[in-house]
Amino acid sequence: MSSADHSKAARTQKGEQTRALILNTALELLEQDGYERTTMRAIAKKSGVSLGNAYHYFRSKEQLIQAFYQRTHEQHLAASLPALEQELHLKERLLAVTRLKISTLGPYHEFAAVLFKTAADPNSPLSPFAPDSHHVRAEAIGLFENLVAGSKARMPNDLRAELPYLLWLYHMGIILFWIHDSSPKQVRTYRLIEYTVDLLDRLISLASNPLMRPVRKRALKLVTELRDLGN
Amino acid sequence: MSSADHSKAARTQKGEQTRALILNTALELLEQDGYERTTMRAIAKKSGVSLGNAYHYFRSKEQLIQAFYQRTHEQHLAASLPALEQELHLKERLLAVTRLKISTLGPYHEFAAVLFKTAADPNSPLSPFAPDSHHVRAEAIGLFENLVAGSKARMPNDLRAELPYLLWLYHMGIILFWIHDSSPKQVRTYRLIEYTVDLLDRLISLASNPLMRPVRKRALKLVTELRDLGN
DNA sequence: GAAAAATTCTGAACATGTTCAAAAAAATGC
DNA sequence: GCATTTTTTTGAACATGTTCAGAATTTTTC
Repeated sequence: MSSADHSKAARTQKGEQTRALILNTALELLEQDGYERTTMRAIAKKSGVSLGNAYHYFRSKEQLIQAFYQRTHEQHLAASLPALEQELHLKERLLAVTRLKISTLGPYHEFAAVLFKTAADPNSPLSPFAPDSHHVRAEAIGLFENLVAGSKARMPNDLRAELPYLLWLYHMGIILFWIHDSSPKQVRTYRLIEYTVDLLDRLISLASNPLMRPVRKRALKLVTELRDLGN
Repeated sequence: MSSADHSKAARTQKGEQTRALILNTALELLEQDGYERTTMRAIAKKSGVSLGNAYHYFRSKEQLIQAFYQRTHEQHLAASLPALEQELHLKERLLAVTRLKISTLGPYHEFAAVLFKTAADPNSPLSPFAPDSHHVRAEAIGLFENLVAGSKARMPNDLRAELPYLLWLYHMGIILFWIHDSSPKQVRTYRLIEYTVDLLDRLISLASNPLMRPVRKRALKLVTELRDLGN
């Protein structure tokens, strides 16, 4: 569990109750009105607590965003499980999981931009490299570990070891695209997913070729460098 | 030139003067104190104008950031020219230009985070895909066109056409790494640059191989898709 | 060069994220 | 069961980004 309380925990039963109340109200308003138009005062008022009390449980407005992120992750995880138990081909597994990610985020298209905005800030606990968010991130990567492990794809061990992280990065890229995608129903994103999943599948085959070993080794070393940025 | 005034232009000579004064003061303070600690009131005060007047010339505090971005780009461009006239090998050219980008940004390490933060927001004119910033971006990509055109590297035409944009994307990635890099003097970033430039050079050779044509075509189509996101 | 129009400039006002000292309530120790 | 300590809760205060109505100034028009 470590420390890293992303928000001041409640130390009492009553406190826990209040905390949950504030969080739920916040997510509701956030979903309904978007980030900018949801004010801390409105959250407090609708929750029936004082402004200061909201700040007692959440260090800042951004904390609420992190809570949102966590929640959608859980939804995505739940939605992915069936597919991960059925599909066996890596390609199909990746296709399903990635699509599900986007459809899970679907209702929050406008609001998700803020999430990414804060994630790009190294000081934000939401940053993909921040130690603070290690827990959430590890969980997210775990999904892709599951995805890889349960497939019958054959590939060199070095690649297999890094693939989950790589796929997580890939899925972050897709989200980034999706945020900028203003096509109706975000069809472009779905097209992109089909396209890139296919490409990735080919690249994995290609990279598994013994002839590619040197390039692959180099590229993988790069990936580990990337992953260790937080230290 | 188009429209896209990133800030309300001055319509008078006096106005132009005031505008420049505010901008220079802002950049000075920004560089000295960072984004958060530089307040609009401080900028106005040090410029000797009223708060409202600052807002007459700059729609928001973020506009100042955009101005900063523009300025560092120009510095980087100037710093790159000598290298681009000397070096002939693509690899060396890329190495020089990328290193220079990081050293140009050097003094603003802390503050650059904000730049990236806003850039990740699709509504920000700083977004790599926003139509608003088309001008600045085109200019930045132009540098890489120059870089590719002046090299004696041989490669297929389809790749050559997209390479400048690809390299621009690459350099954005390096900046992102650099922002998160807290090693002393950002040595890790410089190490990464050496490493990735070498890797890129190999990849370009690899991708130029006729056998690679199908994968290359697929990958390049993806790149153009990416590039057209703003429409 | 005076009247009219446009621009520049000001300072007060507003909204909102955040902090803080202290009151109210709850938990703990004895 | 009272005293003490801890936690929760409050509301006022603060800082800062932003807006706006109007005053001061400059430019344009004739």
